[in-house]
Amino acid sequence: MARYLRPPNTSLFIRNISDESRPEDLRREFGRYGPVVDVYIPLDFYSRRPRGFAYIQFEDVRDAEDALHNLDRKWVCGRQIEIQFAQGDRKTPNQMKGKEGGSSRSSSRHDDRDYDRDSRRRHSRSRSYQRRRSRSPSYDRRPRRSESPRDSRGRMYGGRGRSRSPENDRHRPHPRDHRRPPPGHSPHSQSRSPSHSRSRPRAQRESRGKSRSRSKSLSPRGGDFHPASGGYEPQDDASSRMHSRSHSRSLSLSRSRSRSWTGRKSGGH
DNA sequence: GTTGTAGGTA
Repeated sequence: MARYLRPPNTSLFIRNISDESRPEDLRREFGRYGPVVDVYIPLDFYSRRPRGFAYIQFEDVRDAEDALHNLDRKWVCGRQIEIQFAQGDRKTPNQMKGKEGGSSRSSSRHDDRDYDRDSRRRHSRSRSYQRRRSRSPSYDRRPRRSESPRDSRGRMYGGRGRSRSPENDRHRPHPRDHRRPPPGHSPHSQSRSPSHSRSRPRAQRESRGKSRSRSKSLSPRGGDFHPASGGYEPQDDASSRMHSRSHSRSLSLSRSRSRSWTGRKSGGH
């Protein structure tokens, strides 16, 4: 087949590069092992931010090999880079356009190439960056039951790794056993944890100063009316009422903001 | 939009 005619892969795939890394930096580093044809650091198409990896194409595959063996796991720009041989060809714009359908990161990329799945699956999340930090001894006492393997649902790269059939969907946990209500379940999407929202008269009072400040900030007209200005102290009842109003206003404002979210960086120029 | 990634929207 024509496979033999295909030149060896002279491109290296470098990942975990620092955001500060610039193509010239990489070129300087990798160029020591041979002439570098091209250095490319993919950016997020929307945010234009570096995605943390780069491609470096050498003129000679031997140089690429040399660079790989010499620079792999080396610290560049404060990050330990990992180098692999690039697989496949660079993505064509045609394929890139397909990403418009989804978010920049959540977009699923289904490549027809086998290497994609295979290779990436191998890497998986085996990385031990999930170091267990003692957050609380109490948590450690949780009853450990046999972990079901399927419970460890790993988010696929494409974001859609779950191909569960409707039957499986019916096999949901007992509805009455809603031990953990999902966030946002409550119509009032309060960002504060509910436990703290519990009546805390003391803290509430103390935080009144802050609350006032916030209320002032949230006040649409910006009028600063001091409740204690006229020697009129809000009683618990009034405080509660005010709090309620504030809460309501906060919600309203929140919604308003949500709606009128600019969402655009509005380039300064 | 603040994550850790297989690519330039020729």
